[in-house]
Amino acid sequence: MSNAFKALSHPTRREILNLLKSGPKTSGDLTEAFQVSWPTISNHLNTLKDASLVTADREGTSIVYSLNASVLEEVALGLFDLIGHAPAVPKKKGEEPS
Amino acid sequence: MSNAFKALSHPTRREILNLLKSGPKTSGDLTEAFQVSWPTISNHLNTLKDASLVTADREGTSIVYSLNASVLEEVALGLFDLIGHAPAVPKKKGEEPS
DNA sequence: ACACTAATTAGCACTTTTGCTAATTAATTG
DNA sequence: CAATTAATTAGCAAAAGTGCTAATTAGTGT
Repeated sequence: MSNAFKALSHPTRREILNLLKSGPKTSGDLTEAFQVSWPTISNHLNTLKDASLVTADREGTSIVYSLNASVLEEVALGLFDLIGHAPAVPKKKGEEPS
Repeated sequence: MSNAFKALSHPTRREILNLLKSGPKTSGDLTEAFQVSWPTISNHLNTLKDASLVTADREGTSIVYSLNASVLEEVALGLFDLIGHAPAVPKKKGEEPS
C-alpha cells in the first residue's frame, strides 16, 4: 500500500530503516540509537510494519525486525515511474560523479 | 532536502505529480482534477514547491507548475541506497518482465 | 505460580497537517 | 484606473501525528 510514503515521512523511521540495513534488530537495540523512549520506537516500528516496510518475527523472548527490501524497491520504482525513466544505473557503491 | 518524503506523503500531492507527468499545468487546471477547493490545491502546490518537487513559473496571468525530475530521482535513488542495490535496470518504457 | 526480561498497548497532552471560506495580490484589458 | 481573471495568503476549526508515562502482554527460567 502507498502509505509507505507516510511511513517514510518521519526522520526517525527512515533512520530505523537505515539501521536495519546492516541486519535485523530488536526494538530494544534500536531504542539505544535514539533519544526517544522505547514505546515511541515501538510505535514507529508498528507504522513501518503496517506499511510493510519491515517484518517482525518473534525469536524467543525477543522480536526481531528486518527490512522488507521488495516493498522499498516498489516505492522507489514508483518514483522513477513518475519521472518516466530509469535511474542513471549506479555501479556498486559510492562512485560519485565528478 | 529530505522533507521531500513529507511532501510525498499526501495522496493528493502524489496525484498532482502524476498529473504533471504529462506536462506543466496551472493550479486552476489541477483543481479541476480534484474534489477540493482551489486554495487547498494551491497549498499542496506550495508544499511541493518547498520540497523542490515542482517548479513554478509565471506565464502572463497564469502560474505554470512543472515536475522537477532531478529531485524525484534523488529521492528514488535514496530509497535504493537504503536497500543497497540498483533497480533491475528497466529498458526504455514499459517492458514488463515475464 | 512467581519473578524477570522484552516489548507492546492504553491514555493523554501537544504539535502539525489539512482544508475550508474570506480577503488579498498580480497581470491583463477596456 | 476600474473590471476581470488567476491565484495566493490569512485565519480558523477539525483531524492526524508524535512522544511521554503507566499499565499490560508474552516468553523463559526457578
